[in-house]
Amino acid sequence: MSSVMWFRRDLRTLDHPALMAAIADGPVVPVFVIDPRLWDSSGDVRLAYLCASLRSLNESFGGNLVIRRGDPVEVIPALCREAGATSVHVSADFAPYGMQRDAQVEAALGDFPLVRTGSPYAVAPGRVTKDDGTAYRVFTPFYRAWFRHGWRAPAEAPDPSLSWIASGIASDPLPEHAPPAGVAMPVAGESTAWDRWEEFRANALGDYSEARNRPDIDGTSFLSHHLKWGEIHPRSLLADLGESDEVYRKEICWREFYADVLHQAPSSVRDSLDDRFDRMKWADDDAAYAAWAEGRTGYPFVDAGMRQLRAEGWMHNRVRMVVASFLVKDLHLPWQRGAREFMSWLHDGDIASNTHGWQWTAGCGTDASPFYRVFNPVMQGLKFDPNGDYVRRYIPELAQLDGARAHEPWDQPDGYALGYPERIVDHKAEREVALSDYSVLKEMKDG
DNA sequence: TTTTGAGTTGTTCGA
DNA sequence: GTCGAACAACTCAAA
Repeated sequence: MSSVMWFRRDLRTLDHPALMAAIADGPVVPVFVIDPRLWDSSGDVRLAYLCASLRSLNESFGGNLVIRRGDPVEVIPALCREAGATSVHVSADFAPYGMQRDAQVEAALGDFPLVRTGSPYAVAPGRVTKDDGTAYRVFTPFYRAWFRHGWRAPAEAPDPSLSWIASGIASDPLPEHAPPAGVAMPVAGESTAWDRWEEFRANALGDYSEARNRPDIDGTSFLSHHLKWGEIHPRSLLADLGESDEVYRKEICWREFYADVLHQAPSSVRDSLDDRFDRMKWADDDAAYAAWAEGRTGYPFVDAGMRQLRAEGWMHNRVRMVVASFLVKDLHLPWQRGAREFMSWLHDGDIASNTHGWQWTAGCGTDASPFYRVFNPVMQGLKFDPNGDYVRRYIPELAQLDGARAHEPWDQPDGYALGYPERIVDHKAEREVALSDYSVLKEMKDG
């Protein structure tokens, strides 16, 4: 008798309730399924990271991680029969595709149970509701209710001996996927995640509330990719936080809030929560889009962000908001195009956080920002990158502009000496256009 | 049911 | 340069 532990977004061994449940069912066959429907639509950066994480997980299992390529609906039942397993264990998936896939696999398994234990969240989506049972749409009350609800203590660690791992099950080779040329990838894996967390707690957590907004310094936790792939669980982080770490706890809660929002409105992965936005007339300018995506809008803070995305597969959160605002409110392109661009480049690309981060910026999501809140890309740069270090790090054409001068090349006599592009739009004018576009929304009825 | 207070992340303008 | 008000009205949550 043995059990199958099907890993998806939980590539770790510690604080893993589903793994503990699998171990309780007998020798564990750890498996990762390369599902072409997810795999073939993921960006190269995310796949490269995933492959590295799988290598790390395989080492944790003494080389016994089983890899299978194919539709999980066929692969998982077949593996059960082959290994003589009596149950399949997973961490519950609450994203639209994952829920549908799991329901189909469950049906295909017939009498073998698909056991869901835990999830990628401290509080599973759907568990925090208002008194009338409906879902929250505003963050702050969600946060209060989420905190009141609380979460379990971290799960105990499995016995360090490897005797609970089934071996000798045939496996496809570990997948390999090279990142795009020149992309600097972070080191994947569970132990790296814990090292990073300890370093952040020791050195940066105390300054987090201020430093997190500064892309020119390392003020964030850099845990997003580890959380995305479940190399560390948010519950593990929460257990280490104290009273004074409210701001960081709220950031963890934002991730849970957006998972909850997507869970209760799966179509919002595509459609604006406020559907008036999808009935608005949006621009369709491929040249402007390309300039944005390739980091040559002529606005240094925006371009630095987009170039960081392509250089590192990651972008600082403050800058994500600024480039998103620029796409939607200065270029008048629909948020869905930007969300897709992000997902194709981010190594931490998470469908819920990405989708609803974009919807928030566009003003069509939860907690919609007032329509008149339009980020000024120059002012944001001056405020959060006061010495220009961030923009110069990613834009060599601005190397000759010292200090904050790098944010306003148009005001410098030598601003374009190294070939930096001129601004493709006038922010002040486009802001007015956005405000006028948005005022049209008021005339539209919900539908 | 009605009422009341509040809502991540901003910018501009005029004093 | 700094500061407060204005920028719309609406929806949400809870009393």
